[in-house]
Amino acid sequence: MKKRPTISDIARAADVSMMTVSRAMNNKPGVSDAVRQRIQALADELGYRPSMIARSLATRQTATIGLVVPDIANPFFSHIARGAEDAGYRRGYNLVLMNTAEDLDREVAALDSMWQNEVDGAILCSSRLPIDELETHVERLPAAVLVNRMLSAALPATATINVNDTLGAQQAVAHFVSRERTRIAILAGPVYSISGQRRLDGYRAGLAAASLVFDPVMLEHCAPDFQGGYAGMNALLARRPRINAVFAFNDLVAAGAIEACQEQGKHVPDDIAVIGVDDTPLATMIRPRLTTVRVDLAGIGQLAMDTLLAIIDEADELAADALQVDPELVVRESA
Amino acid sequence: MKKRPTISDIARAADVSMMTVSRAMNNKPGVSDAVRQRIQALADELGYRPSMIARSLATRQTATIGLVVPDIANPFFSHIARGAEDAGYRRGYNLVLMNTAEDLDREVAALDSMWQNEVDGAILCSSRLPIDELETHVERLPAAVLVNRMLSAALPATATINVNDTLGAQQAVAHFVSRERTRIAILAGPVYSISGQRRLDGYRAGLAAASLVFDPVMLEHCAPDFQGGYAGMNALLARRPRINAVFAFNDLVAAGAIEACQEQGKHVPDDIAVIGVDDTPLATMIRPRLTTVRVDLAGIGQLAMDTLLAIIDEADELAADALQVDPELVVRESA
DNA sequence: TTGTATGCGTTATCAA
DNA sequence: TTGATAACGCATACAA
Repeated sequence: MKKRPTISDIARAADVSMMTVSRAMNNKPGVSDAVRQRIQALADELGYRPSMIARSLATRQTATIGLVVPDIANPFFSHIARGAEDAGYRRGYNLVLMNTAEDLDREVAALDSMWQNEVDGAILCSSRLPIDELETHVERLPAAVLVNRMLSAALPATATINVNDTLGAQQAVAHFVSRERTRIAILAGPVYSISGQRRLDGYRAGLAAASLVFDPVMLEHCAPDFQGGYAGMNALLARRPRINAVFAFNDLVAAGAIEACQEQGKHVPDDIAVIGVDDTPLATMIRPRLTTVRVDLAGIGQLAMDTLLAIIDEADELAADALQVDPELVVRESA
Repeated sequence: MKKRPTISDIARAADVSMMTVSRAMNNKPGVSDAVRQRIQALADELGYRPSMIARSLATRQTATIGLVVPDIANPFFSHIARGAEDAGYRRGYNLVLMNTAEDLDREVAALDSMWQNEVDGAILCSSRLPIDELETHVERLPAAVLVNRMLSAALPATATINVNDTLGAQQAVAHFVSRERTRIAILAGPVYSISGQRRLDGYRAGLAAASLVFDPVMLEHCAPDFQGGYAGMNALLARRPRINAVFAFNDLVAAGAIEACQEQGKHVPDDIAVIGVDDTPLATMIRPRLTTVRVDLAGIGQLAMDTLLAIIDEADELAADALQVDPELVVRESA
C-alpha cells in the first residue's frame, strides 16, 4: 500500500494550478480541451483519484446513503438491501449498512452514527422506535425514506414507502371466499408488527366484505418464522378443528402451518387452504407450492433509493410523499 | 436539519482552546477533570459530535470497513454480513456494503471505490477476479480479509478465511459409506465455483478412502439453486437409475434433488440418501429434514471482521494468515 | 495542564 | 481560461 497521489501532485506534473486539476476532474467548464486532456492523461498514468474524504469536507456531501435494517440475514431486508444498493450504485452512491439486531438502542446508535458520519440520506426499514423519537432523529438527517413505517405528519425531505398490507390481506381472504372457504383463520405474526396489524385489518375487512363475522378465536399471533407458524397452527387446530383456510403472516409461517396440518392428517389444500405473504424462493420449494401475496422487495429497495436521491436532488425541500406499493396474489397449489 | 456545532463552538462556549476540547472528547490525558467535565456537559447540551469526515482527513483513518459480496440477497452472504456488521459495531466500525451482482466489472469498481474512500480495511467474499488482478487490488488496501478465496502467496496485511470444503465433502461421503451406500453421486454446483471444486476433491478423496472408484458419470454440475438441483438430479437419474446417495452442492440444490427423486417415485432416504451443505433454515423446513454439512456463516463474518481489525491494530504489518473453518455434519432425516 | 501553529486534500471565491 | 487564497473541522507536534 503505497502513498496516494494528491491533486497537487497532478497539478505540479501538469504544470497547472490545483484548481485547474479540480475543474478537469469534475468535468466542470473553464478548462481548455488541451489542458483537460493533458490532466486526464497524467491522472490516469499516476493513478490519481480524488480523496472522497477531503472532497466531503469541502463540499459537505459524502455520496453515501445509510441503510438501517433490523436484520440483514432476513430475506425480507436483504432483498430490499440488494435493490437499494443497485440503484445507489448506478448513481454513484455508497451504502453503509447498519444492522440493529432488533434492538432499539442500536437503532438509535445507528441514527446517531449516520448523523455523525454526515450521510447524504438514510433509508430506514421497519423502525420500531416510538414515533416522536423516530421523528426527531429523522429531522436531523438531510433526507430520509422510511420503509414499512408511517409518519404522524408530513416531514420535510422525508418520504415513506409502505406495502399495502391491508390490500394484500383482503386479496387473500377474497381468494378463500371465492373458493367457498368461510372458516378462515389468521396467523397474524408478532403483536408488535406494524404490517401484522395492517394485515389483520385487511383480514377483518375481507371478512366483512364477504359478510363473515370476525371470531377472535380464529386469530393467533406467532413468531414470524417456521416454528411460529407450526406452533400457531397447532394452537388454532386445537381450538377450532374445522378451520378450512389460514392466512399466514409470511411464507415461513405458512410453511410451518402446512407442516402442522400435514402432521395432523389434514390435506392441504383440500382440507385446509393456506396463503402466505412475500413470495420468497421457499414458496416454490415446498409441496404443495405456496399460494402467496407477492411483494416486490428489490423493487421497494430501488424505489426507496430513487425517491431518496430525488429528494436530495431537489435543492428546495421537497414535500413529503407517502408512497404505497401494492402486492399481488400469486395462486399456486396451497389455496 | 440545523447546523452542526463544531469543535470551535464548544471551545468558545467552554472558554478553552479547541485542542482541549479535542483531548477531552477523545479521552486523552492532559485535561483536568474539572475542565473535562465542563466540556462534556457543554457538548451534551449543544449536541456536539466530532465530524467523522474532518477527523478522517486529519488522521487518515475512517473507522469504516468495506464488505464486498456477489449477492447480499443470497443467505450465504447475508449471514456473513450480519456477523461482520455485528463484530464491527462492537468495535465502532461502520460497514459499507458493495454488491457486485456477480459482475467482474462491478467487483473491480467496488475495490476501486473502497480505495478512493480510504476504508481502513476490506472483507472480500468469493471474489471471482483473476488471481493477479485480485492481488494488485488487495495490495492497495490498508488491510484485507478474503473469504472463500486463496492467495497465490502470502500478502502483507491480508488474511484468508476458507471453509474446509474438502473436509465437509469427505464427512458426507464417509457418512454415506457408513450407511452402506456405495453408489454415490455428486451435484457439484457451477464449474467456476472454487468451493465446488474443493468439494469435488473431497468427494473423490472420500471415495478413495472407502476404496470406491470415481465414476465421471456420477458427477453433474448444476446451478447453485433449487432448479439446478432438480434438473441435475433428473440428469443423474436418467444416466444411473441405481444411484443410492447424492452429495449436493448446497441445501437448495439438495432440496431440488429431493423433489426430483420424489417425483420419480424414489423414496428419500430409503432409496436415495441426500446430503446438502450450509444448514440453512430450509434444511429443517423440508421433508424429510435435510442432513447437511453445517457451516457457521455468521461466525465466519465475525471471524473475518475480528481478524481484519487485528491486522489493522498491529501497527507492524502482520504476517498473513490462512485460516480454515471446519464444517460439521448435521445428521437429520435425509441421509 | 493548556494553547498555538500547521497540515490533511479538496473546493469556493474572487481576482487576473 | 486560469490561478491564489481561504475555508471545511479536526488532530499532530511543539511550545508555554
